[in-house]
Amino acid sequence: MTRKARPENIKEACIDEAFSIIETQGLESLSLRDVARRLGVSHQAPYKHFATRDHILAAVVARCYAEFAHHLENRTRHQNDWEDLGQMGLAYLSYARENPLKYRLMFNSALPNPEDHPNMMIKAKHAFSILYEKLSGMKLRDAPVAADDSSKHDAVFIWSTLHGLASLMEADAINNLPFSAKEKEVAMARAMARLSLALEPTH
Amino acid sequence: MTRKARPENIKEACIDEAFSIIETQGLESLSLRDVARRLGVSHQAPYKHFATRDHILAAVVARCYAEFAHHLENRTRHQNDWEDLGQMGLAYLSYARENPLKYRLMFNSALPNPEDHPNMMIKAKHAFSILYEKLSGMKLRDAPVAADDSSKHDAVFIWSTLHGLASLMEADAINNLPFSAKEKEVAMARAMARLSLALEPTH
DNA sequence: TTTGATAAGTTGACGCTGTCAACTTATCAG
DNA sequence: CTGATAAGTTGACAGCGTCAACTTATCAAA
Repeated sequence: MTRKARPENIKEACIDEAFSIIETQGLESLSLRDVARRLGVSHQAPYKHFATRDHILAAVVARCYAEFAHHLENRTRHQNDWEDLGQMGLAYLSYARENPLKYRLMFNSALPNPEDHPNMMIKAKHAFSILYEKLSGMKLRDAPVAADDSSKHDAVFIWSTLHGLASLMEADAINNLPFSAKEKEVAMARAMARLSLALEPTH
Repeated sequence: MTRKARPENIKEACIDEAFSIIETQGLESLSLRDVARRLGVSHQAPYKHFATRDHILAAVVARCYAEFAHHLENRTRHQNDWEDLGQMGLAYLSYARENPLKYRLMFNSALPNPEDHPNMMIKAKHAFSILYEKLSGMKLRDAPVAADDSSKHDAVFIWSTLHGLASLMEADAINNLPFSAKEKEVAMARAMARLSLALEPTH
């Protein structure tokens, strides 16, 4: 029993505790009653600060997005745009690898209805904008399908590929295909190389 | 109350019913007691055929993989390998679009431990092998990172990108970014075009 | 034909969950 | 001093997965 002294700010403490449960045990193991128990308060105390379970969840997800965005922005910076973009890709993948449960929470879970949780949505938009901003200053290889704001659309492509890679590598699916850890590494590196082929202009 | 006449084969009927609940309402709404209720049997009857909730789930997931594989194999066939591969990509995306909840179940859920459910795993492998087999008969553009069995690794790249696209398009995340339905279509087409750029040899 | 094991289905209970309702207590503006 | 409001409490409810104990049907061996 890790029952601590009752915290002064229960609202923040709830988010902290829920965050840490999800981080270590995953979304499935999160219950509000457990959160309350760990804080040493009654099972209804959290409900004075959050209307429903989803509202705590939304707060946790928002924090994850913020942490994720921060991780992207803390990448090793490079002068060369292409190298910098590559670093961003690696930062994306390393976040997913190091925080599989939180990554899964953000991108592979049935989230609470975003319309009801605008703050969560704002944080999500911010994370996406990091990629978008980077891209809008760069000249990519022409793509057959034209688009007015091509950066926005190319951001979707990059995001897709990274998200696909990241979640495939953590998914139960691939862990049961005959891929060794070593092969997974090679597959990732090769996929990143192909991603470059799709993006960098041929000179 | 859609209480039907009590079925002769309760085991199959359970899978049917669970499948249809997931298909229409999603994994979150699935409960074994509800399944039993719909079949008009006691809440414990299903447990005579499935040790635990996860065992029913595994059976449903296995069926999804089979259905998904069937969908891929029923694509419009082309003589030209590249067109055929493209059709396979489109088939992948259309399955995800038309069956968002089942797609999510297969690829974006915390599945029951695959080691305990070998049949589910076999069906998953089969779906992957369709892409792999197709690819192993083709000569792709060289990629900087070498691999002994390049088809296997390139299959991962393609699968990643498709999976990323498919799940991003259904994800709450993107639906709250400023993308109209039209723009999502363009983004998908453009992503598929870039995918080709990454794969087809330059001649 | 009778017996008896085994499978299939039933009821009832347990502790867990999220949530509603009613009650108490602390805070602080008028 | 008063009274509204916020924060925290206890108690209840139904739904869930699952365990245990009981009944009933099936069918091979004696």
